[in-house]
Amino acid sequence: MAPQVRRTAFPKVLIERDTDSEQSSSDDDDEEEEQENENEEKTEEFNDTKKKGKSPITISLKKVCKVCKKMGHEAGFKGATYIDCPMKPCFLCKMPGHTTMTCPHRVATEHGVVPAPHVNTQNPVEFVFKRQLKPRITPIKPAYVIPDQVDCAVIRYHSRRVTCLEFHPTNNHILLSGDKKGQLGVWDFEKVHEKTVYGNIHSCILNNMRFSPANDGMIYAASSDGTVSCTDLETGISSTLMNLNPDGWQGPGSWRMLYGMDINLERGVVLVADNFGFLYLVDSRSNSQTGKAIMIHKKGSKVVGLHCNPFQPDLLLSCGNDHFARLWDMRRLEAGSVLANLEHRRVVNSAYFSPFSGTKILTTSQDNRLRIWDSIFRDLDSPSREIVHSHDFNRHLTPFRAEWDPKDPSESLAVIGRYISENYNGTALHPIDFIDINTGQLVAEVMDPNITTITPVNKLHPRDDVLASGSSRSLFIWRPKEKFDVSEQSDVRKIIVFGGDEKKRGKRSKDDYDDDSDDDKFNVKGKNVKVKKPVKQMTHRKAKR
DNA sequence: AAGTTATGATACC
DNA sequence: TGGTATCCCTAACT
Repeated sequence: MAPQVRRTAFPKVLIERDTDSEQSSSDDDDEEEEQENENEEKTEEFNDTKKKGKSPITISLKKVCKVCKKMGHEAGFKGATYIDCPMKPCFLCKMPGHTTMTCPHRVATEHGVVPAPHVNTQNPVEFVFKRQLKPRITPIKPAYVIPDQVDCAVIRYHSRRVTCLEFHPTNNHILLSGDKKGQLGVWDFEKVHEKTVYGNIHSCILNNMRFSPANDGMIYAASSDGTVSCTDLETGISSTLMNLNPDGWQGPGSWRMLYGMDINLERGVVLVADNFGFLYLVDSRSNSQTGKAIMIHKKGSKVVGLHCNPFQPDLLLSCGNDHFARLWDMRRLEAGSVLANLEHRRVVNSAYFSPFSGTKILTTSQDNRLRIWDSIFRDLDSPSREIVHSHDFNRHLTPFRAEWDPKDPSESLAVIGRYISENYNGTALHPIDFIDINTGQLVAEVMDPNITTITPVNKLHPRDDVLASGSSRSLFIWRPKEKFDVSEQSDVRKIIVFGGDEKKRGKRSKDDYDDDSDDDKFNVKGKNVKVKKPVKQMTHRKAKR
């Protein structure tokens, strides 16, 4: 009864299989799960190729891999399990020679850990900022706790996929959401039905939002329409701080889009960055640009993220499509004045300082790796660790971003959605992963049988045990069913993850998750959410027995 | 129930 | 360097 995994034939075998003679019987490499259900409903396509003398025109119904176009194997879903094309590099770690199924990172308990580099006292960051930041560092590492079960509320009011989320800084039950169309949603998830959608603030993708540190009723937003808006949440009245396309559409070469955004309260300035590599500073009082745009990333490349250090706002972190995250000193901000360049192998979707000390950096890159720099005062040439995790780029999905848990003083917990699916009890699901960034361990994975879409947008509540997620056009709020229960497991590392009740888990039927009694676009579920026990490895873990 | 579509990074010339 | 063909686990629609 426990979740069953249908491990179908291993790709390697399928290659050989050409003449239908022996079905994939010679399969042993399927570590564990010998329950090779042959009941694969393959409607065998036999090779009619050899019919009579007619030779040349072979409309063979043989298996052709849709990925590499070669014959003898097929990539794609077999039931709820995805079979990789064996001709391609691993979809998880990107290395050739194996597939996701046998990827070492799917099995290892720790992941591609790069040794922490030795301390380098030449680091300019240290020189400039250490004295200000050091007293903030917390040496204590309290346990964080993740509940066994969570309740999930669902709402769908966006007409395009969700792109960003933000919790209200003082009202614990308000979640803001932005979408690809530029709409801004305000959801009171306590009174689940209450929501407001502002549709006229932006005309295309809302890339980033940030509350005004000076006024928690005001929200700033940066959009691909090239404007920065400031909206009063009560009235919906919005003003435009800057518009980079005052003359409208003059072609793609000149249309400027705003991506990264953050606010420096001390300087009273809103920072935004565009798709051509430039950073702009906007005075939040006069609503006017101060100074000139500064090129902070490769010319012509998107700057998708900006983050001011939580304790030294003059320390700025940027990241973008030029495969770099970069550290800047705002007091000396000009092209070429960069403090450090953090190199990645692909586009960097996000880069964040750690929430408490501000001395760690966590980045998400499209090379399927999370990177952690343990201290900005160290040698920043290479990360302290790389964690292989599936969060690939897909043009139809909002880019994944690993987010710190803002409540974890040990600065070791991060949340990020997972791209590749896992076969959970017969359905392919894409969990939301909680990762210990010190060890690479997958601490928890949240999923719900009702949610079959990928969930790239996730944010943890700054004060409560609440996770907000955006998946396609839907929003989710996950909250503990009960206050956490530490009775059984006390190991700090072994956070009890969802579905702590192992026995019950397998027994749950569809009815346990009450049906989305649609009141049109909206539904609430007060139901259990599938959860997994603490696991050891990163990306995939087979559902147990 | 197959096919369509929106749409972004990248490899390659 | 720029233009373009290509592309592996999408999701919501017809």
